[in-house]
Parts: sequence; structure tokens; C-alpha cells
Amino acid sequence: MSPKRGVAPLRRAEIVRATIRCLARDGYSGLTMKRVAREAGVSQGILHYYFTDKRAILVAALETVTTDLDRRVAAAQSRGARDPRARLLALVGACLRLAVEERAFWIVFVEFWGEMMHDRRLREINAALYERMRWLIGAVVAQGVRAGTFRRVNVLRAAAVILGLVDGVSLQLTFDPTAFRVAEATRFCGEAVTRYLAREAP
Amino acid sequence: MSPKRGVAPLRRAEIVRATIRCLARDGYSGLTMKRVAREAGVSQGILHYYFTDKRAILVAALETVTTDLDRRVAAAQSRGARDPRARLLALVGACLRLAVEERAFWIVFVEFWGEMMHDRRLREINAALYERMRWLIGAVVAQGVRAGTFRRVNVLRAAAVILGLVDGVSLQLTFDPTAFRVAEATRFCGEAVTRYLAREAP
DNA sequence: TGAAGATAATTGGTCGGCCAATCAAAAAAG
DNA sequence: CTTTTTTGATTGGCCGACCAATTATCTTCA
Repeated sequence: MSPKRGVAPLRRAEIVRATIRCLARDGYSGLTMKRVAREAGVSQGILHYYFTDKRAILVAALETVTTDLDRRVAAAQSRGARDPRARLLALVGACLRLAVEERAFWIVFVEFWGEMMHDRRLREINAALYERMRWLIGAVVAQGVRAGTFRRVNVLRAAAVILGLVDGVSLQLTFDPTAFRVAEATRFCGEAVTRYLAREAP
Repeated sequence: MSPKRGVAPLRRAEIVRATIRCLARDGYSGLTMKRVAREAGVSQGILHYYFTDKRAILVAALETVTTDLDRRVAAAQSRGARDPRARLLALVGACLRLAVEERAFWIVFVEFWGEMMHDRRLREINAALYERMRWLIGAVVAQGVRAGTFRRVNVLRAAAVILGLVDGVSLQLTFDPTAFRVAEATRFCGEAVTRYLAREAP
């Protein structure tokens, strides 16, 4: 009356993890069901048992990576001191470190971006992530403004600026890791953010 | 002794242009020789007459897009007033406008990025572009520093910051064009850059 | 001037190969 | 003994590459 139970969610997760590993290794154009199956150590047929088609696996993979990044950034944002400036700089540093030390993370995102442009579902997932990132950064900025540490700014716009800066510099590091060192990048990004939010008139 | 002449470079260019249009419309994963040939209005066979294989077409396409972007940014950088601040803001504005008004440009780049991660040649072309962009921005920054308009900064790092900011915000606009308006983005990016380079101590 | 010849340019069909998806049947677990 | 889970072979389709044959254009020389 009751057969094998509870394996399904574990298998799904393993398939998704294998997909992410494949994306980082072979890229989007090199991603095939065969390779994912081999990476996950299962047969090809099983992939279609747990997912309706290839696209469904990709959606699940993007959701997983997105959730993971959210968790990490949120952790970096809330960690440590109560000082808004320190919290903000910690967040910026964590993002840049991620770009260098866990390159696979950024690679997977970049692999997805191209497809997003032509897939509504993927685009929505990513848009939600970026909105959330701006919200996380904005929360720290708002705290600093309230505390008088930062000048009065439009919080959402400031978050867009800071997120853009971190993203753009991370991109440069991803394209050419020799462009500058991560410590250096952290320092001058932190300086830019500090000056951007400084209370003293320019 | 000498037959039909001079058509070759024109055909090559047309094939490359068709490839770029296809990339913007269908994305990298939807790019096939058949579609490129149809878009260019030629037979499939001809593609292999002018290019050894699909990858060669992609390399040529990236080189073309890269050169075009370089030309545009260089124009925006050198245009107008001699005032460094005005030149820099004009450059920032031009880049952001490009991201919104000529979306195809950015889409093609994003499509390429994923492949770059796994193709040395493409990566080199892009790395050269980014180095050049930093140089272009750096030239204006250096001018401003010399003129006393900007504070003394490490020019290359400042260029990385400004390029990163513009890239990152452009990316946000590409992902979600409703996130903010281009005029708004230009204003707050310009403000961030101005504050970053302002002479007055923070 | 105009035909003949030479060769670049172009075509469209063909080929082997790989892909995503399907499915009947077997295996595993309760 | 029932139901879920897993397998691996199969299928139809599309892709990049290749090629023999054809067409278009320019030169040369009568």
C-alpha cells in the first residue's frame, strides 16, 4: 500500500546541483541532458521523470542559485557591528570576494543572463533578485541616514548606485582576474561608496 | 585571368551584421547557420565559404560590436566642452542612453559573455575592450586632475569605478527597463561620479 | 567590339552526429 | 503484492559541415 517514499525531493535537489556544476564547467551552450545525468550519477530518463523538460530544470537551477546568493548577501549585510558604514562596507567586500573566490557563482549567473533576455520566466526570477538586492542595500543605507552617518539620499537610488558599482566591478574581475586584486577592489569600491554617502557637502 | 572581385569583404560584413541581428533577436542558443543565412538573404553554403566555421563568425561578430562600441564611447568622450566634468558626465550619459535606446547592443554583449567564459579568443577580445574603456574614461579623469577640477586619484582605479558603476546600472536597466528612467539614472550616476571625484574632503 | 575562357562566387542538397524527449519494462521499497 | 522509482534503448528532428555543380563577372584577344 505504501511504496518508496521521500526520495523525490533529494533527487530533484541533486539534479539541480549537477546542473549548476555543468553550467559552470561547460557553459549554457554545452549543457545537455546527457551531461547533467552523468554529473548527477543517474540515468538520462530520470531527468524527465522529475522535470517536465530541460527548461524546467533551468528554472529550478536559477531559483536555487538566486536563493543561495540572497542568503549569503543577507548574512553579510546583517553580520557584525551595528555601525551602518561598517555594515555597508562588509556587504560590498563580501560581494567582491564572492566574485573572485567563488567564481562559479558569477559564471552561472552570466550564463543565465543571455537566456533571460529571451525567456520571461528566467527574467522574472532575476528581476526579483535584483529588487531584493536593492532592498537589502537600501535597508543599510536607510539605517545610516536615520543615524545621521550618511547624508539624506533617495534610498532606492543609492542602493541602485551601490549595487551597480559592485556588480560592474565584479564583472571586470570576472572577465579579467588580473585587472586588479580583490583587496584593492574592495578598498576603492568602499572609498567610492563612503564618498558617495558622506554627509559633508561635496 | 581575373574574375569577379571585391564582393568578398561586403558579403563578409553582411553576414556578420546578420549574425548580430540574429543574436539580438534569438539569443545565443537560438543562433543557427540556417537562421543567419536566411537573415543575410544568402544560402547556407556561402557561410562556410567566407568563414571556416560557426565560431569564426562569432569572433568576427564580437570584433565588430566591440569596435562599434569603442567608436561610440570615444565620440562621446571627446565631444563638446573642454571642461572635464562636463565631458565625463556626457560620457556617462551616453553609455546609459545606449543601454536603453539601443537595447540590441547590450543584449548582444550579454549573449556573448556566457560564451566568453569558455572561449579564450572571445575572452581576449572583450578584455581588450574593457581595458580600452578604462583608458578612455581614465583620460578624462586625468585631465580633470591636472586641471584641478578633480581630486588627486589613481586614474586607473577611478576609471574602473566609473566604468563599473555605468555597467552595473546599465545591467539593471537591461534586466528591468521599468526599474528607473534613463534620465533619472543619468542624474544619480552623474551625482555619484561627481561626488566620487570632488576635491573637497569628505 | 564581342566572343571565349578563367575563376571567384554561390547554390542547395547530403551526411554523420548529437540532442531532447518518450516509453516499455525492470527494480526497489514498503 | 502494490506503487514509486529507475533504467537504457529508441525516435524524430535539427545542427554544422561538406561538396559537386552552377552562375556571375571580369579579362583577354581576335
